[in-house]
Amino acid sequence: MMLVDRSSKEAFPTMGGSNERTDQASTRDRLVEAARQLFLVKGYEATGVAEILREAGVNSGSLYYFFRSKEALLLAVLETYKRLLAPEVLDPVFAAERDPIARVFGVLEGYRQMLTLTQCRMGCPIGNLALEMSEKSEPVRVGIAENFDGWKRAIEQCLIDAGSRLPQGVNRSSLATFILTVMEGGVMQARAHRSLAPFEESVRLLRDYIDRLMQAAASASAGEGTGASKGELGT
Amino acid sequence: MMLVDRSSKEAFPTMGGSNERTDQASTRDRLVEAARQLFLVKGYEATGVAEILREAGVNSGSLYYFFRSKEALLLAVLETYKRLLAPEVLDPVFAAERDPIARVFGVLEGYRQMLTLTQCRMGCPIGNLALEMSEKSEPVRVGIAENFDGWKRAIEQCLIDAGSRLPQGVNRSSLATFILTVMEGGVMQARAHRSLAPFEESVRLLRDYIDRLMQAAASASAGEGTGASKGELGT
DNA sequence: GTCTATAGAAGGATAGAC
DNA sequence: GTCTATCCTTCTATAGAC
Repeated sequence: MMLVDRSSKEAFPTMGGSNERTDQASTRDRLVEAARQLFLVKGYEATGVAEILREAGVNSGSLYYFFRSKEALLLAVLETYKRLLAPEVLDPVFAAERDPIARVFGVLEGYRQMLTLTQCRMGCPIGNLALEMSEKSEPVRVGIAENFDGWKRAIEQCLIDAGSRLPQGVNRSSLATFILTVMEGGVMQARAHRSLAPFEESVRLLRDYIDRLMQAAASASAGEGTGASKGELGT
Repeated sequence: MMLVDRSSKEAFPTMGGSNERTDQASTRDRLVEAARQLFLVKGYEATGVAEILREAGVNSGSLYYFFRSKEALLLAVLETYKRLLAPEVLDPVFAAERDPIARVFGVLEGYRQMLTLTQCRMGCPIGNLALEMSEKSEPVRVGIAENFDGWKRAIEQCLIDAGSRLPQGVNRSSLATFILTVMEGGVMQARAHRSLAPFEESVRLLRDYIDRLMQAAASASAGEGTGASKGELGT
């Protein structure tokens, strides 16, 4: 969940080189990383270009050499988030959990960790941007939607992998959307209340719902349908 | 859901007065209303004081006569939202629906209407501010949390009114939090995708969950407990 | 690719007359 | 309570040397 960009291959140009610094990422990467951090902590509008420059140790001219505008820098940040979803958010959880349902809740646990580590000050970086920026720039809105899509697809795959443990009539795509909904709504309230409770309660009820779905699927496959799982749901 | 401030009693100072205008609210009210609209559409940081002034037809000096700062104006906006929750959001729904569960979904339907009317550009005004402002000012964060609390309490009362239709073990407060979670998360995704679908899917699955809870309660009261509703949930 | 310097607009807030 | 004028800072972005 740290979302540190480990994929910066330019990060170690030292072997045999004349550069003495061992952790010097490229100028462009430092700009994107500084912007990512600041947009996460303060939001887009409240972050000044000067601040990004200072944090990255870069001069104005260089920023506008790589990026047309502050907004273009935000688009690069959104690309970074898409790229980091698997290595930073999913893979660690999936490596520790093989059960597809446990994986879903493992991902949610990761967000709980971020809330814990930041005293409920930081949640989902995409959620922040979604509400702040969706109406201000169509390319940005699309970048945000793509991030949501990537997250949702990963969860949806878990639900598909759960196979017959979930009722046939439950649309996996809709349930994945629902899980993202619960995550984002829970994070929002946790931040507003500066308390983990709303997030934890929300996840607990989500778990109860999914437990009930799985019970219904088990009952149905045992030939004793309860009548509760008839018909297509969430389509 | 229009959240127009009908409670401005100063709005009609015409009878026998010398003022020719019929819809002239007080200067302070016009400032709060203009700020409310602009913060909703553009967010707090992206809204300039000059813009608020122009929209309200007020001069800079007057704003700072009534409010210490832009942030103080935001606090007044948050107070307005608290005051408008009942007359603008709850009462119209509650007048049309007597069933407490139907009332809950009637409130959610109101948010769907707002998304529809704005082509998914506007959702919950408090949700926007929650993610943008929770870390920037403690008084603002508290004002946001109070707005969430008011909303949650109203929903919780509906759930309490539902009585034994919901299982005993389901904590009404947690379920109310969960409903707010689904509303906010659904609105967020609807705006990011500019599509009603994520909101509608989320509400549909919420309804399925509550249906299953009510079925479990009915089964339990019929003396044929399924084992699914044992124990305290959401505490 | 990086540097300094700065343009030009917009930001929030204040002073002081009326 | 309201007006105009304006202070000072910060903003994004550019110019042009190196």
